[in-house]
Order: sequence, then C-alpha cells, then structure tokens
Amino acid sequence: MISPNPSLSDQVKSHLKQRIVGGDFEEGRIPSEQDLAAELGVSRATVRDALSKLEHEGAIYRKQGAGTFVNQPGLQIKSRLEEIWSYEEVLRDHGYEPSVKMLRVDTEPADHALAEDLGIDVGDTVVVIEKLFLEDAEPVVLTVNRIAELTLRPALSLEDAASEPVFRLLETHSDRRLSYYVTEIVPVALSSYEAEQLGVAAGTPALAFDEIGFDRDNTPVVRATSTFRDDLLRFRLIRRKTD
Amino acid sequence: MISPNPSLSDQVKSHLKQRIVGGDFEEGRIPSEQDLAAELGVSRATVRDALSKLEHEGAIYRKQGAGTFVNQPGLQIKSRLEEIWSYEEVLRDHGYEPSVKMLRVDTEPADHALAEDLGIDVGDTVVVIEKLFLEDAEPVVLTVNRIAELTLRPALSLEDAASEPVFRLLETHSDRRLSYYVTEIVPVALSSYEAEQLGVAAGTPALAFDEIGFDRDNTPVVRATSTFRDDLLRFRLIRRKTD
DNA sequence: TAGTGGTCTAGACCACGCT
DNA sequence: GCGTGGTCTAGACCACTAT
Repeated sequence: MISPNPSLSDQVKSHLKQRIVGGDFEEGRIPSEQDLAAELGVSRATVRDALSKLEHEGAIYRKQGAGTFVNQPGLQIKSRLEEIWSYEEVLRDHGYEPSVKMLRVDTEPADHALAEDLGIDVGDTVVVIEKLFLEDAEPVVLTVNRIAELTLRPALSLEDAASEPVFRLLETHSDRRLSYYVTEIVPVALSSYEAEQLGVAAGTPALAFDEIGFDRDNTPVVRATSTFRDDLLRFRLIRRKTD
Repeated sequence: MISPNPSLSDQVKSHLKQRIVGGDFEEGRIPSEQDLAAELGVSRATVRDALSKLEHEGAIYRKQGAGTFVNQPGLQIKSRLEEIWSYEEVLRDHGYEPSVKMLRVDTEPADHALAEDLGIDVGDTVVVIEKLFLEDAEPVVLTVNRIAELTLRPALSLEDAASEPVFRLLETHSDRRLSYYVTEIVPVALSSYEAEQLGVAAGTPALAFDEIGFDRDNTPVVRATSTFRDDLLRFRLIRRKTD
C-alpha cells in the first residue's frame, strides 16, 4: 500500500492535516509522536518529518516536554508569502474562482538592466507577457514577465502564452524549469496605466514583487514584476527567531 | 554568550557555513554527505540536518543524484524576511552601525481593534513605545509598539524602554517571551508625521509591517507597526515551489 | 517522576544524475 | 554502473514540562 510518490512522510502529513482542519483534535492536543507512529505503522522519524513540515507551515506547534498542539492562528493564514507559486492558486485559496485576462504578448530588445538580470546581451530579443488576474470581475494582480526569446522554443503562440502560467509555459516551451524566485518587495504608487488595469485610482499605494526566476542550476530564466490590489489581496507571513 | 548547548548538528552547520563563506569549496561543490559524516565523525543524519538548515537559509542547494553546492545568489541576500528579529541586526547586516532614537513612551486606553488584537478589554491601559532606527544619521525604520500595561512589571522606565529592543524588554520586564510574529505587509503613502520622522517627502510610497507578536502559548503580547524607508532598506525573499 | 519532544546513531534501500 | 541525495527504520539517550 506504500506508493513511493508521494513519500510516506507526506502521506502522514496530509493525513494529519486533514484531521487538524477537520477538528479531530478537539482540545487542540495532537497525540504523541510515539502514539502516532504506532497508530499509523511508521517509524517515529517519519512522523517527526511530517510534523516538522506542518510546524513550518504554521499548522501546529511543539513544546518540548509538553506535547504537540494545533496552531489556530497559523491555520487561518491564507496567503503565505514563501509558498506562493501560482497566483491562480492564491486567488483560489481566497475563495474565488480566478480568471486570467491576456493583455499583451510582445517582443522587445533587452536594455542594460534586463540583459544583466537575465544573463543575455544588450539588444537580445525578449518576449514580454502581460497578464491580469481577476477574481470574479475584480482585477487583483497585474503581471509582466520577460523571457529571453532564445530560451523559448520557436513556436510560442499567443494562445499558449495566455492559457498557461509562466512556470508551466517554460515546462512546455523550453528545457528550463523554474526552481525558485528571488523576490524584492517594493512599495509603489500606481501609474495611471496600472491603476486603470487594476480598476483603482492612479497614485494608490500598492505592493509590487520585483523578481527573477532561476532554474535549479541558478541560471536566471525570467524577470517578472507583479503588482497587487492591496484592498483585495494582502500578504502575511510568520516571523520567527532563528537562533 | 549565547548557546549553553549547541546541538551537534548546529555545530556542523556553523562549521560548514564558515567554510562556505570562507570560500573553501572553490568549485562550489560541497563534499558528499557520507564524506562529511566520516570527516566530522558524526552520523549522516546529523550532517543532513545541518545541510537542511543551510539549504533553508539559502546558503546551499542540493541536486538529487548530483551533489550539494554553494548557492551564491542566496548567500548575497542580506535582509531575508522570515529571519528578521531585531531591526538593529538587520541594519548591522547592511553594513552600518545602527542607532536608536526614542520618540515617545506613553500610555493610552485600548480601542476596540487593539483590545481584540491583544486579548484585553476595551479601555485597558496600553503602553505605547515609538522609536526610530537610524543607520549613521539617516532614519530608516519607524516603529510603534503597543503592549498591555498588565503584561509589564510596574517599573518600566523610559530609559529601559529606550535601551532595549522590545523582545528583550519583555524578557526583562515581564514573564512573557516573544515566540513569533504574524505579519501583514501593507503598502502605504507616508503621512506627514511619518515622512518628517523618516526624512522624506509626505506621500512617498513605503512598506509597513502590521504585526502581532505571540508568545509560545499563542497568546498575543504586542501589536506593532513598522514603517520603512524603501530607498534604504528593501526586503527580499526566496519563493520556492512547495509541492 | 513520568511522559513528551529534541537529538543522534547505524544501517538499509530507493530515485536520480552523470558519464 | 556508480555515486549522490531522499526516505525510512529501530533503537537510544537527553532536556524539558507537568504533576
């Protein structure tokens, strides 16, 4: 019954997560690691692995000598910054059915800053993809992605660009895979163009992510800017002492 | 000072971190887990524990089947959001000698929102501590902390409040210990007061952290707002796919 | 003092990458 | 095929909390 993918500890994690959100642990107390190991027929190390992941997600917390407990405040956090991958998922987590509106697929020559960020030469052709994410009819996120044309297989139709998230587009139209983003969080006052697209007044304060996406070899693949409607999507994170 | 008992894996972690930043691994390749375990005389699990922490910090990355490598881009990130605890440390990491200017220590009655956030009654007395963090002569961070007076031991002098970071103040003047913050990231246009304190024009876009600090029992202890000079301090994070 | 989480060991097998 | 990191086991002892 053990399927090697997902891993045993991930199965344990999912199982426990379900019981946690289902309210199975009424007092907020989760059984001891030994008990869980015995009950689920796995080793304690595997249980600990699953619990560590849940703790990191903020779903539980542990007190040495005392026990493991449900972390109600952590459970209520929806948009956890470190875990964002696809904006569609973020919006779905907010309880809306997201849609995507394609604004622009274009090419342009790389300027100096972009060339440096993507590790290409100044003047190299770059594909620009601009999209708007909406929940119901409300625009929430405006994204602009820039990818070196060299990176993409020749045939990138507007439909392809519109129908797939960027990370999947790279899977289907290149041999590069996005591994992680290095993101800078920037406060902006919306330009009149951005404000119009997002349906708010020009000059409204907003958050933007200025980021570079890397593949697993740490080679830059994409440069992206995402701008958010602060009144509809606000980010939360948990900060802990690390020492 | 610091650690009465650093665990073996933390010692291994520190050791490896030193060698990494010291450039001992010239090719960027870190020895295999088996080799490290043999070399350091510990089990492979302990080495893996240390490497996992380093990977999480962004110092290294691993490729299954290939090896473990130094993550140069990750090493260069100074202000990692998840790891912020004391702003003085953040500024020190930026290469400046930070100073703190006390603006205000005051008391006020809790309004409805604050009472709810801190789990106290409306009208209960709250201590307000307002500080400015500077690097050299430039103001960088403006913070306002609110703590229920009940939480603090009676004698809280202005000097105490000024000389210690809030988390340490709680250690010395209460029996509560800050365990983590739940932080909301908010874009703002600086008010004229904030702008004056931070030495920029009113209306300048800025980031603010709206946060509640909890102790390890998940009881709220402090409500804080921190506002940043975007031109001097910009936050970065690494976003990864978690599935 | 009993029970819990925190750390560590020694060994095993698997999935993946390189060459 | 070989070496790497990824997962899992079974058992041990320690540090801390609660009672």
